[in-house]
Amino acid sequence: MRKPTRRRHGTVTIQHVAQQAGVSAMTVSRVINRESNVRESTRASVLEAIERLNYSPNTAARSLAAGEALHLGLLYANPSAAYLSQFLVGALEGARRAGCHVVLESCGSESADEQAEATRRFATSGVDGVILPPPLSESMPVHHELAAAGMPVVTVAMGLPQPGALNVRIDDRAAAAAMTRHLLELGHRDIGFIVGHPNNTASAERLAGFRAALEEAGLDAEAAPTEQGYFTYRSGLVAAERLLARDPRPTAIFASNDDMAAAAISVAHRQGLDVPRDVSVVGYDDTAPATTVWPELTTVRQPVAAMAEAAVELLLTDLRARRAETPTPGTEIVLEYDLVLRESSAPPPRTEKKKQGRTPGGRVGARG
Amino acid sequence: MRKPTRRRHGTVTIQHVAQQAGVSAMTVSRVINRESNVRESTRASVLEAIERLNYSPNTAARSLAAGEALHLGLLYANPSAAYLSQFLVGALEGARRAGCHVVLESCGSESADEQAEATRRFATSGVDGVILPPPLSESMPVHHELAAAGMPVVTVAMGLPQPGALNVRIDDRAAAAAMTRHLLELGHRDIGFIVGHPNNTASAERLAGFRAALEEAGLDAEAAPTEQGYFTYRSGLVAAERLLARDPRPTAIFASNDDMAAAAISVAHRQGLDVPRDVSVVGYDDTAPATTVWPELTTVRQPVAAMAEAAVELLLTDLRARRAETPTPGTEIVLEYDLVLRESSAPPPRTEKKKQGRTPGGRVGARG
DNA sequence: ATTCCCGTTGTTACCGCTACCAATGACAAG
DNA sequence: CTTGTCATTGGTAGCGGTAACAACGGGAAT
Repeated sequence: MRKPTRRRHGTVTIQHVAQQAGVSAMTVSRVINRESNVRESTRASVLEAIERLNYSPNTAARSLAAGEALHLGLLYANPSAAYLSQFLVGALEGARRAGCHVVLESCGSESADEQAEATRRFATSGVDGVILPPPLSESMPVHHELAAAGMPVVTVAMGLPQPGALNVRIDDRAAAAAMTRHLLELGHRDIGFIVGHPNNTASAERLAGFRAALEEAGLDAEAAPTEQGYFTYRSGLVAAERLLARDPRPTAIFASNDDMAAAAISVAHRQGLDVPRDVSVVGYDDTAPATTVWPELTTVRQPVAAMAEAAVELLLTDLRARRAETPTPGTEIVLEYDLVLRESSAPPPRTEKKKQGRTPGGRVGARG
Repeated sequence: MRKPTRRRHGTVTIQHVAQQAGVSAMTVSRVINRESNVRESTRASVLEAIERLNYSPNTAARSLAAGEALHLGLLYANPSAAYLSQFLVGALEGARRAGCHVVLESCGSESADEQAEATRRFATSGVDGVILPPPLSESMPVHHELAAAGMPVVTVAMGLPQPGALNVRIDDRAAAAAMTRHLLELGHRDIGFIVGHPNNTASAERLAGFRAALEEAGLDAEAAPTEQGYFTYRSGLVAAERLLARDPRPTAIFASNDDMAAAAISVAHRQGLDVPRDVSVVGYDDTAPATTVWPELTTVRQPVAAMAEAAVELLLTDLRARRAETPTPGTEIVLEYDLVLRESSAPPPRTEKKKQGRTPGGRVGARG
């Protein structure tokens, strides 16, 4: 007579895999966790058994047995809900795959004290590591507080990460340069630039990419009209008004994010200018505003969800390495970006310069 | 010599609580899970021990032992990122507390076939129940598909849920009526209304509340100017243009969500009208657009995060009841709303009617 | 040949909690 | 007094993994 068991039928366990592969459960566990001391032939047969049985480990059992990291903190203070929700989609997918939990904490204000306070509260709430999306990735109070708590951290979208840190980003400089080249190819020679928040190193990278592309084309990058923005819609209004009041008026505006680009379109419309006939406007990020405004924005697509997923994996790898006391050096992951060509960019109004054909819309791959 | 143990120091387990309370671990487990067959005095002493030791159950162990539901599906097709991210914040918090996972799936298009396809894919991906935020809560293809798969479902923000279903909502009719009363108290008598998406039962509820408040004030609700909208910014532009072209021009516009209200403000500005001096504009939801536009919107705040959290709890309760074969009747949770008075509403421009003072900004509690 | 070492694999004992069933005692019915 | 029922409580055996250590076999060193 068989012993009674509570095992739910239909679930494949590590035991089944072990039997199928003709090894012990322990060996299967080693393969799953990518431990090095497994013979290559053994690993192969285990992987084949896993494949054949369509096995996936039970995350509850795994974390119970290993006493593993379960809670990843996500500290956010992002004014852009569109960015946050995309980010969450990726973070959740990564967490689900790894069988861990995401804990959200809002770090509302911009005041250093409140940021430190929120961070401390977070650090003591039992999370095992923290992911910092922009703009908090650049906040010194937050970093200090987390460092004091000895908390592992992964930053996302930091323009110039310090060496030895964990960071996920795209090549902002190259992306901004590529977008600038797009405008140059359309025939624009007088391009206004709205800079992002000055605390943000990615802002500087984007500006640098913009200038590099201008110089590459033989233009005077220093003379190009630039206005300071702060990534908000409101700041974009002010900056765009200043740019469009210049004489000569720029024929294109490159805003450092979509919110400010949307604001620039609004200002242009208010001044009776048609976009893109009279002035082209391009953005950065490819978040919701890019497609809710009219005309839809030509913009740089950041793979936000993929970046969040990569951040989760990176953090888990680091946590595992720490637990095994195998400290790894800082790692940086650089993902690829896309140039998304939509309706808001076109050749400049006809001047003495030669006219160029309109680039058709669509997505164009680019190196990242 | 003590047996070796892998127990991590510092963690309080159910054993400690049992010892502290002078009962067995099993009894503690019963108390935690709110089982009925525990003597009141025993329950009290266990609760006290839990309190004293600051015990919280290990979710991994719990779900491993119970073979419990682990993955809650969240199927979304929400055009508003602001709504989605708020919703996710609440859903995650609820899931974290319960020790389960949230799996996201986007149901991109509006085509019935694609919705059915996405739902089927979702239903077979191993989730144990599904949460449907608007607008999918009203999608018949999605409901059919989930019902066919025998999948437990909780809908959120359905205006008129069918009896026997699980639903979380606010009282849309009462909220819309309260907002309308606010405008009436400011002195408005000619209020234009932008209706939400016609597929959405909450839209009808809001319109009904609007009309009820008008009649309550002795006005002709049928004669009030209304325009159809679809919850999108674009549709708000069209509807607001029509409303503001009427003669006489309404002195206030009540849009069924914030996006359309923001569009109404934009249209007013383009026509040289000041908001709120020349025309008041109020919205619904209190999502991001409400505070990014200028002037900031007077609006109805839905407790989106709390609703998501409630949905998670409701779904888990239902799953537990199903597993125990104690089917519960459908439950509906109705949460409270707030009226948020900001800058976009003021008394109408002076007419033959008596002038009224400006209501100060701030949040005003309201019954839900 | 013996010893030692090391890479690879298996065995055992748990992780913290709950399903299942047995045990206990109180009380009503026979 | 015995028996049955019910409410309450405890003991045991897992859930599906992994840490720790033991076992094994083969080559290098002695």
